[in-house]
Amino acid sequence: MCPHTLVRMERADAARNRARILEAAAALFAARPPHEVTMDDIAKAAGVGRGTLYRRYPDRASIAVALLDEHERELQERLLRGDPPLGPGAPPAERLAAFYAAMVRLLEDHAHLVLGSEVGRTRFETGAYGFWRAHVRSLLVAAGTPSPDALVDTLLAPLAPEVYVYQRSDRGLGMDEIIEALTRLTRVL
Amino acid sequence: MCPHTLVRMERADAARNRARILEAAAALFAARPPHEVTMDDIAKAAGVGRGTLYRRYPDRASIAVALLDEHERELQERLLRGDPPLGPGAPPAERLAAFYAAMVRLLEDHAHLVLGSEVGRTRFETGAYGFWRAHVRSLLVAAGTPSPDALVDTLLAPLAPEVYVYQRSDRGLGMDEIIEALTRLTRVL
DNA sequence: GCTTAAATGGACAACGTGTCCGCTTACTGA
DNA sequence: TCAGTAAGCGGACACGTTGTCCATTTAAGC
Repeated sequence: MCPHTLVRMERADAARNRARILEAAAALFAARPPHEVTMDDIAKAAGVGRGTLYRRYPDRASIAVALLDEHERELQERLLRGDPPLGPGAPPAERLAAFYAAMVRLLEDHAHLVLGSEVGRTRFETGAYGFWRAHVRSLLVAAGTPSPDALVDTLLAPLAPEVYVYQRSDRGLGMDEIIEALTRLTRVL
Repeated sequence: MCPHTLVRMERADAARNRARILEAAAALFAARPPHEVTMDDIAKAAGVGRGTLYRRYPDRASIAVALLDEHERELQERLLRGDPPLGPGAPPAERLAAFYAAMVRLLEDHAHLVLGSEVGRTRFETGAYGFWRAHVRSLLVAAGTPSPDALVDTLLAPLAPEVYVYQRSDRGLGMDEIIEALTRLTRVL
């Protein structure tokens, strides 16, 4: 682009390789559990060397985060500026229910990504978690719920990918049943 | 014990080594994050060989589970036969609140164990999770809550060790605040 | 005591990780 | 158009962990 940009531009080959890595990783993660995919597998599939891979992504988790990023951004945008009940305008309880439903749809498509990639507490360190947290917290405050700080994480906990996958696969529950149960949680407001 | 027991008794040295392993593992897990403790560390600290360790415990997770087992059993006993509101007799909502409070106390002491030991979905495969699930489900049924199957896991999700540690450490919340937030969840019944 | 089968423990091979450094390639300014 | 330069590349390497295997030891039964 503009050669006079103050921030040094990313070199063309670097950009190409990043795209290749992300594409290859997405294919591999879709095919088998992320923790069974080695960094070497990804490098091989992307047609880049080991060092190139490590330069950008120090571990599997950071690759998974990068893959999730775009999908999460879209939902974040709708929460901020979309139509009610997801966006501003509807009563807090309805917005929370809409948020739950939207998150379930996100999980249905991408839970396998974040799952197993050395999750654990990693999930909370994602920028995305902070966003969901701030959003739900603002709904709690708007609803006048007392001491929202502890309740936020409590309400966000059922959206953990492990929980969702357990409900779907091991328990054989459908998306609708899960959404219904989550919607019931909005009574705490 | 009785030499005529049909089920072959565990040999004396085997029992001694199991005790050693559990004791050593508890000390190591208390000192640093479980995922930084190698199987070799445990074997060394317990004064047994690598093979001996693997014979009984195929991985770190199974050791952590064994360590948790006794503490969980005690709570399970109190849920089944203890005094109200934890045990039978009190209304479902109060029993659920009491269960939450008891679990928080358990987490406060032992969350570090299950945390990081290759958790993820492992948690659900524990026999203990099945027990908590059955207990809460029975409370939901007793309260006449419709379609309890999806709601159970939703209500159990905030008790995930990762969530608790995040609230305590990263968010700086106290046990009381967390218990209060969980108690609020009993409104969904 | 003697037999037998379980239990032990360390050596071993295979694997994944992360780093390092010589080589290559894309930008830049003349 | 063409060097000069710095960023980017990639494979070889060393390290640490894992899980298995089997010769040896040791407890229990007769």
